[in-house]
Amino acid sequence: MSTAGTRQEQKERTREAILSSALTLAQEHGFAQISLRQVARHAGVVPTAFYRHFQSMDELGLALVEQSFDTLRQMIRDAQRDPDVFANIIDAAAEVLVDTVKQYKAHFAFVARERFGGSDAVRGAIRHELDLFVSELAVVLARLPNIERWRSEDVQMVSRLFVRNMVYNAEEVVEMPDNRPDLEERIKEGARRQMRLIVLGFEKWES
Amino acid sequence: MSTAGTRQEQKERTREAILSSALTLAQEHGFAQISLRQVARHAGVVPTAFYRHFQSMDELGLALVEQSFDTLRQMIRDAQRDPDVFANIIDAAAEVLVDTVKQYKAHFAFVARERFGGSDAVRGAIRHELDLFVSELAVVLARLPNIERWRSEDVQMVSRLFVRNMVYNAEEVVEMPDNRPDLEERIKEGARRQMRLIVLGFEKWES
DNA sequence: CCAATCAGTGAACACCCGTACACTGAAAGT
DNA sequence: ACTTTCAGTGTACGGGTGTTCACTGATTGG
Repeated sequence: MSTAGTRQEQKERTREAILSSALTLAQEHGFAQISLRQVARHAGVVPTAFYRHFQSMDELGLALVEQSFDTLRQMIRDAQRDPDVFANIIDAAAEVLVDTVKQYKAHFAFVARERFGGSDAVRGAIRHELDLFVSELAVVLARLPNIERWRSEDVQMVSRLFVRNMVYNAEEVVEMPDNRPDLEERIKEGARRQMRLIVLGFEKWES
Repeated sequence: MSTAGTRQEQKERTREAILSSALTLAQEHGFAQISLRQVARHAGVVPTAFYRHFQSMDELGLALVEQSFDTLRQMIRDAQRDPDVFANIIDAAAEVLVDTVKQYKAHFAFVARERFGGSDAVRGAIRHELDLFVSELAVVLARLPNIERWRSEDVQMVSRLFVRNMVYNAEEVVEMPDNRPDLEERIKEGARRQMRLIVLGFEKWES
């Protein structure tokens, strides 16, 4: 039997060193351009030890996709608990988005970059997770006043529109230099205005 | 003196072989992952000959950015000449977008990928060109009925919203498998609906 | 016709890559 | 106490990389 043997603990620690090393290095030049040896070196481990944890860089990439979308889902869960969200969905959403992306920059940068630049496997996984996310958001949107009676395809469409803009805004935050609260506020303000414009269209939408 | 000496002609032909080889190879795995030697090999030229045309892969990348945005600008110019555009801006825009992207897939794929995945130089160049493009579109939008009186920041904001969606729709066309007119129609329909929703918001927009 | 130019050649270099293999030594199981 | 397990080691390999250098030979211009 085993409770928390030092054995597995150490292995887990190394695994996480590899994951976070990969994430750090990927921030500089993109995950697709970093090598197994670079990751191992940064994690303080010999290249061959890498294989005790991942069969290939692709497998590492998939693990990072999973990790990244976990923080994305956490963001949504937190946002829904926030009482401000009911008072003013748009302002709260802009706030939460910018703050969370700033906090977990590496994860969002990873998704933004590898969404198009990564290997087939990584790209496919990200695409799939984003599609899931669109559907989840559609469920939330379907409960909003003006949208209740829409055809489900239209709800999906508007959900895609929101997710696209979320992705795009996240990209801007990721590219933003540190310590520039003015830029941060501009991005928030832009996000708010875009969402407001889209919501204005809701009332008059038909077919 | 020289008019069109066979000398320069041949050089130009090689240069274009290198450019188109790079574009072709980049479509498979992304420009950032292909090597100078691969490009030279595909162009039927020895690696060292590459340097007669470009100082580095980065310089090649910048040339491809230029080439790609030339076709993008051509798309806009053609669209403005099309009489249908005045009859129904939205349907025409969706049509032109999907058709042009399909025709120049390699260029749009290049921009979509390297917009985030490329080297600093390439990424910066694409970002700059896209910003220019947003401003150009804003000038066109500012002449539309409901928008005439808007503050210029709001016009820019809505222009960004359109360009973002254009980029995102282009990405979908690029990822679309060939010979799937059903998918193509779905993307067009989605683009039309999103644009219509946004335009609906125009009338009620204030501040 | 002859000298200069210069796009493209081919060999050589030092380097980094992924992976195979036999290994070590401490923790885990009995 | 002993054996087994297995995370991490160290060496070695074949192969792809960017860049250097001296070169060749057809086109060019006088």
